[in-house]
Amino acid sequence: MASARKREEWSELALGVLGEAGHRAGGARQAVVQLLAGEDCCLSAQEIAEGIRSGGDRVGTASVYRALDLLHRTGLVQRVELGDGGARYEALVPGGDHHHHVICDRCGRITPFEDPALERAIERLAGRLRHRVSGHDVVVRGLCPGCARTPRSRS
Amino acid sequence: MASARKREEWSELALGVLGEAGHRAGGARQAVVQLLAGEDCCLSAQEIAEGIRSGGDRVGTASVYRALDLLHRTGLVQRVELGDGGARYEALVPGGDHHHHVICDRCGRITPFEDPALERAIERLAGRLRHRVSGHDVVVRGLCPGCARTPRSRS
DNA sequence: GTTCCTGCAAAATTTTTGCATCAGT
DNA sequence: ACTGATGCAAAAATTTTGCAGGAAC
Repeated sequence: MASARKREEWSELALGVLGEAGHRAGGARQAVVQLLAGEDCCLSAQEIAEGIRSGGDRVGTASVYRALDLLHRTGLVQRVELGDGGARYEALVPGGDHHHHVICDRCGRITPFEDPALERAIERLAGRLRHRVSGHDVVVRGLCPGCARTPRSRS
Repeated sequence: MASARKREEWSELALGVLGEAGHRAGGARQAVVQLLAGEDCCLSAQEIAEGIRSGGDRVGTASVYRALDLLHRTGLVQRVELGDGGARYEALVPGGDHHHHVICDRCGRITPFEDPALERAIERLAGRLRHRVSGHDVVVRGLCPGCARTPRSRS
C-alpha cells in the first residue's frame, strides 16, 4: 500500500507545484488535494465533492472539476476511466507505487494492483510505437473472489 | 489490418448468436451490426447513429445504445473508453486481431496497435490475481507523429 | 487593489428509461 | 397473434460554462 507519509508529502508537493505555477491555494483546491491525499485509490468527482462537504466545508461541483482538471494537467493527479461511464481521480505520488486497476464484473469493486513485468512490456511497446508516449492505463475486468464464489446469474 | 472478409463473417456471426439467444433481428440491430462490421476501429454511439442515418435509415439513439449494450453483453462487441468522457464500440472478431489503442494527447486521433508481449504479460498477471479475469483494456497516451513534429503549446 | 478562485445556477453532453406503436417470428 | 424491438420524447447522470461576489497575494 502507498504509505501515509508519502501521501502526506504529496499534499504539500501538490500545493507547492501549483503555487510555483502561479495558482492560488483557494479553499476548493486545498480541500480536493487534502482529500485525495487521504485516499489510496481512485474516487469519482462526485465522491470527492461529497467527501469535502461531509467534512463541513461547502464546495461547488464545478470547482471540484476545475481543481481536478488543473491537477491532472499539472501531472499531479491521475485520471482513470474504468468503464462505468464516469471518470475517477487519484493522487499521482512521485516515487510512489504506479498501479492499475481490476474491476469486478458483478459488484464493481475496484482493486489496485502493481505489475513490474507489465510495465516493462509497455515500456518496450512505447519504444516501438511512432508516438511520443506520455502515459498509459490498464484496466482488467473479472469477477472478484467474493463474487466468483457465488456465481448466481446477474439478475 | 483486420480483413474485410472476417468482418463480413462477423456480421453474420453476430446476427446468428443473437438469434440463437432468442433476440430478433430488428432494423436497428441489423443496422448497428452492419455498420460496425464495416469499420476496423472503434466508433462512438453518436457516430454509429449518424452513420446509420446517413445511410437513409432512421434509427433512435436509444435503440443504438440498446443494441450496443446487448452486443456487448453477448461478447460480440468491445466497449472502449479512451479518456474523452465517452465510450466507443468496435466489433470483437473471434480469431481476429486483438488490439488496443494509442490516443494522441493533442489531436485525439486514435490508432490501434497489437502487441503479443503485452498480451503475454497480462495473461501472466491474470494468473497471479485473485480475480477470475474476463478481459482487459490498455490505453496508451502520447503525441502522434504529426503532432510531435509541431510541438506548439496547447492553445 | 488587482487578479484569480469560488459557489451557484444554467447549459451542454452522454446515456437511460417510459411508453405507445410496429415488426419479427 | 404474441412478444419483443423500435422510435420518440422525457429523464437522469455527468461534466462544462457564465457570472457576480469573495479571497489570495
